[in-house]
Amino acid sequence: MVSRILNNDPRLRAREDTRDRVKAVASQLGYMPNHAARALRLSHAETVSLVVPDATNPIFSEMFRGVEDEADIAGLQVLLGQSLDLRPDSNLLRRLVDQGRVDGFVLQVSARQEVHEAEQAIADRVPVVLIHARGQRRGSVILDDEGAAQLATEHLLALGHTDIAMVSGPVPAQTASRREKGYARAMSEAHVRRRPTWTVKAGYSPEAGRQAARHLLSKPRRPTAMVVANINAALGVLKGARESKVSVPDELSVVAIHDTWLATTTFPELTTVRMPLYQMGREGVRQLIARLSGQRPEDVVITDPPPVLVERESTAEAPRRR
Amino acid sequence: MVSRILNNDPRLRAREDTRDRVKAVASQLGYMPNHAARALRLSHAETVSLVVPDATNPIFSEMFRGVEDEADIAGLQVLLGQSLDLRPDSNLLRRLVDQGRVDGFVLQVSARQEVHEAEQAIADRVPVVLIHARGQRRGSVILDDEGAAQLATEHLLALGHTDIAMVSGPVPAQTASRREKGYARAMSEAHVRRRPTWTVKAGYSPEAGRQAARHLLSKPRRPTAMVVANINAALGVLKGARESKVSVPDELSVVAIHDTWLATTTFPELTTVRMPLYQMGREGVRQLIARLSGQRPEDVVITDPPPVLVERESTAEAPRRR
DNA sequence: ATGAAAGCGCTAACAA
DNA sequence: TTGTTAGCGCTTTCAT
Repeated sequence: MVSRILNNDPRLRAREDTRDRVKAVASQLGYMPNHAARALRLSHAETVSLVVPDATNPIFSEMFRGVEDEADIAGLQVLLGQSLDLRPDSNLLRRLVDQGRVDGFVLQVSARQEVHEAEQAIADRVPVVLIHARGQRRGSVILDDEGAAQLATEHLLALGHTDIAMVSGPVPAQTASRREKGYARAMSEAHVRRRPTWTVKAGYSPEAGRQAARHLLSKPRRPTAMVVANINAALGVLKGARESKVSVPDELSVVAIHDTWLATTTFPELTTVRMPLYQMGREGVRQLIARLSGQRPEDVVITDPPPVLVERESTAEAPRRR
Repeated sequence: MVSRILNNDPRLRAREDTRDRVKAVASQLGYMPNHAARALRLSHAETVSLVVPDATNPIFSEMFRGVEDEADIAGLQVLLGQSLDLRPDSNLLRRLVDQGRVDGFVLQVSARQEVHEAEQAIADRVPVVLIHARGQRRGSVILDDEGAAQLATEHLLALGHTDIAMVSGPVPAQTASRREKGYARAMSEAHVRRRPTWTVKAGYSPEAGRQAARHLLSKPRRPTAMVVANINAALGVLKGARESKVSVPDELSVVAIHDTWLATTTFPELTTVRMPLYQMGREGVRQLIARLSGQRPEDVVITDPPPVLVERESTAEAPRRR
């Protein structure tokens, strides 16, 4: 009775003054429902888990906030897990489910395979919403990676560049192939020839970016611009360029996808494409909640707001042809 | 009975074969105790909360791992909170306590004041262990900041520098004053005169570091080396130096405290002092658990392992006197 | 329209 | 040494 009033049960018929009286007393007593008792009675944990490869990657910052905000609205707790910490043998995720500690997952798989196994193990027990990747027959939310890469490439094209390389992600990453597609699209729409050897599968780490840059800059014919699929890799590209004695942006323009605080710490500051990571986090939880109440999995693409170019110092007009 | 066997209650006398039988059946059934029921019965959440100013600061990475590892051993869940997200009016922390969702906090206060209020509100309801700062009459764990700064300074001294500046932290940060002390100690032990204007209170952000560097490098008499109290600020110092057309390490050596993956992404790579952040995280939880079982607050300094100098490319021998 | 009571899964106290 | 049971605080069904 009291419980239903406090939880604003719409199906309950109660006199207005009773409602008020109950609520008044409750707030006077500073009443707060005990979480464990609720969880036990309702047999759900009111907790969701966000699992990302590395929680301290600034790219996750915004997404994490989105997840937290949306969860907070629904009165859900969020447990942060790092998938890189998951040993193949440690079925941490499974244990969480078995103990009834979490109701579902928002999961970003890393390039490593192990997580997929963990995912398998939990997927038929509780709902899982995939982030940054489509799965088979489960919910997912991804960004407009293709549009972002296209935007980045068009920016370089507009500056007069035609010798544009792409430093892409690792092979298993779906984001990588979508971003490659956006790059390719922009190039062909501008009728600019694309050299196959100028698209290099690197990785999303500074070291991978550095090696890719050095590789591309060691060729007899150098690109004058690079679209880098990930800002952390771009940090490495900047470094590789410097080591190759190539000046950014005078001799080489660099645009990266994702905009974090690191973009303004470099010299020159990085031109980037900002992605709606916050919204992705919110949508992930929203969808998980929907699944929890019985709805079917959806695959959504966040298009609002769209990717936006943040012009800084690492891009400039194409150098004159020698 | 069964419960006590599974929880390995040492005070229980039971026949060996009964124990085995119970355990065998339990594992065969894949039995896992329900978390909510335990929490309700035991009236504690088996959850601790780690609150840091900004969870995506790489400096917290290791500490977070330490917290997770120690919590995992004790079967505790960890809830990550960001104190920067805490609006003064939002008593999120308080709500967590009122709902019985967390048993205690490992709390790193930011320079901002608000958190202290939040802290006040929760401190007499559940135990709080402070990180990076001493509090009055509550547990705390800090690092050997003085030793770290001294080590950094001695490294510069050993390279022949005498014109050494200190880019310190914001005034309210206890870490800042401890690090200043270490710098001062190294200087006076080496009988090197310390200019008061060369110790500048900046902040732990790249922008603060950049401004401090530009300020110091705009003086008629420039330092040839800087001890930077925080690696993120050091990112800005590197940038400020470049903007001031001062070459690192040829004209200016830079050492920073804390060693994160960012240290190798810069050009030149940063020489740093690595701090035992992982151990600090573990100790924080260990102490919180002790408090939960009734022990009194302690103030501990992590000295094992000690701070260690990681020499990279941003420090070099002092330039010859003009 | 409101009050009473059962029961979620566990642990600890008590009986046998 | 082992089995039985009350009760943690909540929600929800069933009486009133």
